[in-house]
Amino acid sequence: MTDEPGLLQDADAIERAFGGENRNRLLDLYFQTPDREEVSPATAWRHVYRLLLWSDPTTGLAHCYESDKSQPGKAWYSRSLAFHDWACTELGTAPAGLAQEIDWLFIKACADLASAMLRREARLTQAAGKQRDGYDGRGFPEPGADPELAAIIRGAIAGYLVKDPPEEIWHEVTQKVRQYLAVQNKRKNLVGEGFEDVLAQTVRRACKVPQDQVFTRSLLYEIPGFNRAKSGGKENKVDVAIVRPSMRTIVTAKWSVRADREKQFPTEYEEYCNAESANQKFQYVFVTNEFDPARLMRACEVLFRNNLMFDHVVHINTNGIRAAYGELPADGGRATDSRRRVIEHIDSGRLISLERWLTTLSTQ
DNA sequence: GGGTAGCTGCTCAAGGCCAA
DNA sequence: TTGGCCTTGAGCAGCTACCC
Repeated sequence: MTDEPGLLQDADAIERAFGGENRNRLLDLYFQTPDREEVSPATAWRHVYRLLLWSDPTTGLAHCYESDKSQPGKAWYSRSLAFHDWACTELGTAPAGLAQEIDWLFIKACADLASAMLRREARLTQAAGKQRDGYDGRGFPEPGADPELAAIIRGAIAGYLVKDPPEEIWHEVTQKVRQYLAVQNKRKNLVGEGFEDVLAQTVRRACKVPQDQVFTRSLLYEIPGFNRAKSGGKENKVDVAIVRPSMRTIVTAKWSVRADREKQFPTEYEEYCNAESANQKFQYVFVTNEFDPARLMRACEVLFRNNLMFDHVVHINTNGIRAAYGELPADGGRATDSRRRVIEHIDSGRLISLERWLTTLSTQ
């Protein structure tokens, strides 16, 4: 710890390694790194993938679809292979080296988490020692001990061990395995709010939009030209909003979607329409990295009062979708049909890439 | 009485998982 | 393949207990 105010704030942020403050601290660090590729509409998608895309630990491939459906032998394994191949080519890395090229934000946040945990553990271990006073010598389980996991590991490597490691080593190994498994769940925060933060920074930097014109997770009435919602219910927050004299853009950003979550889009849009107070057009844009054809298709085609609800449906890179889907057979049934329709939406300009959307934003 | 730490409950987001 | 529920972990607000 230090007495310098700025560094004190950093230390506070790191205590919540996956929190918003630390995420934005890390993003500034990423973009300010010397020799970092310039952020432009054309390069923005590469920064998004370097920051957020990750390697699925069960397949070793870049994650583009749900893990259970991407296992070897299942339909999405071949698409994951194709997407991995495309991503390696575009990012200029070997297939075995992609995992080290991407996932920057998660890796850095984990490092911050580890340092924060070390500080906490020192404090908690001392407190736990006092709490266990009076139970010594009665065979109470040691905190964190996992004999079952240790037995599995011991069984797998027993033939290679010269002698059995002491209990404290097994304790350390099982703790590390459990931490590794637990930390994967924390990614959910990065592809949730972290995606919004990355998008906001990308818009600011690639389109040269001043910081005070890009909002993240703001209440609707805090955005110029919108009143409080009249529904009387809970106030919704807007993922990202870009407010410029020429156009206001409300962005709903979802790294991936599920059918049940799609239902909130029309409700939120209606709220935005009702709250609009400047009597001027605003754009409603959906930005995603979803690869599921049915979900992408619905986003492109969903109507609100007989008009397309989203002004733009944006994918981080539509060429990645093309690569994953590959060549489509002429008569492949319903599933192939939805993939074909997504490709048609890309061809017609209904589903556009992040590059194209940012280029449009730059000229507005 | 004021300040602070800790607890509880809530909301949100996304992947896992399973049934149709 | 699709739809939808479950799980997990994060932040935040409000409340309470405790300490000075």
